[in-house]
Amino acid sequence: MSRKGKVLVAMSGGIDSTVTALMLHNEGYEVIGITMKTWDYASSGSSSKETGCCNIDSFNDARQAAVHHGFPHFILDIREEFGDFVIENFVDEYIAGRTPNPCVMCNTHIKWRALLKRANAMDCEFIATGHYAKIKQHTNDRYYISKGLDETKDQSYVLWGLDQELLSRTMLPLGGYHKTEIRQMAMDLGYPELAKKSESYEICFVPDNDYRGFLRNRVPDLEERVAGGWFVDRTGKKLGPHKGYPFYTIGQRKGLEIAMGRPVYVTEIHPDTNTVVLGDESDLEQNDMLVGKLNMIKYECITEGMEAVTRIRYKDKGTLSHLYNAEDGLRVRFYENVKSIAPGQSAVFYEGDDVVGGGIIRRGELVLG
RNA sequence: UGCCUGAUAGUAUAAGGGUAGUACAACUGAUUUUGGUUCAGUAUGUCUUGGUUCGAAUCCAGGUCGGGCAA
Repeated sequence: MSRKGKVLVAMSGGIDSTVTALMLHNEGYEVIGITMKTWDYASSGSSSKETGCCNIDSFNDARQAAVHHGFPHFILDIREEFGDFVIENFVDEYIAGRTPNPCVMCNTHIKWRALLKRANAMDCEFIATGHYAKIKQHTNDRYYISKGLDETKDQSYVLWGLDQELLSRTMLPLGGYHKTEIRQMAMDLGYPELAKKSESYEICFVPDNDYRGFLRNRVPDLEERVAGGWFVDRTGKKLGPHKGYPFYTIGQRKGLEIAMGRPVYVTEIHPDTNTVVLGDESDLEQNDMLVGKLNMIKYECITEGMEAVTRIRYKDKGTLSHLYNAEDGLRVRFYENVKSIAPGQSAVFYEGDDVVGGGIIRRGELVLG
């Protein structure tokens, strides 16, 4: 029936994944749409917003598009795996005093795995998503992620964790387009309402954007456990009471509810003593960090001292750095200081537009000289 | 107890007779598939009572509360 092959397309119901599915369908692929239910939204507070990569609220839109264009569409319930892994990891990380990125964890450990399993079960050669990134194949035969053409929408950062098996089976058709073109395609395809939807944001399982409240609900005794902690300065002097170390993140300025007469930022989080260190903006600057839980993409391993542009957060423009092998991971030395290195966030290394690999930041430090 | 001194937004500080400003905090919005950052915008105050004055945060008197010195 299909000349080009069978593709399982992850459809959230948003503009990007819908256009992805229709684009592949029109190109002659045999498309099967699939919407993943990751979280029970009814139990997590009301939200009519478009909330991220995985909002079941929009699933009707996905189904409608599939029906209109004559390809099948399924729902895949991954709430159990998602909850067991992504949400538990999210909570554990905050309790450990780190700052997790659940979207990355979901992509690398849950979403793609679930997709591939279904793809295999349904004889699909490929899986596809609406991410703004490209997948290429190197002359060394390895598959790798590269930045999307639309630099302002590039999502390569959140895909660093995909392994070779997943990459070899994945298609990202939007990687060669600008968002404005996708909007136009949505209009042309007869989905003007999709083109008007606002961009997704927020953690998908925290629709009201209150991760602190989410933590409180998930860990009922958390507030008592972390009550009575202090904001301190670099020398250990008490500055004022805080609400508990898990409710803060490195680099945070707003929400501290402490007036110092000048802006102050969270520079360190100490779960053992339940203290949160506050300092000036300059105290956030570091030029060295350790990264663990690596996944190398473009090359099997790094060459000692290789140069790469390292991003330490989503939408970070990246900073030139050298990479060195280190125990259980690698060390990144930046050419210039970067601000707010937050343990738990992803570090992604780029060579030009290509993702060399990535990992989870273990800790940052300032190395003088 | 006597003398001196202070009281301005949530916090810290300006305005020394002409209708209250700044910083930080807070709130709202923009940006964003994480947290955060950044940017834009908004609101809030003269301890209390009386007096002088066209006009009082500002001058005068009493009160309340805080600080210092004396004892």
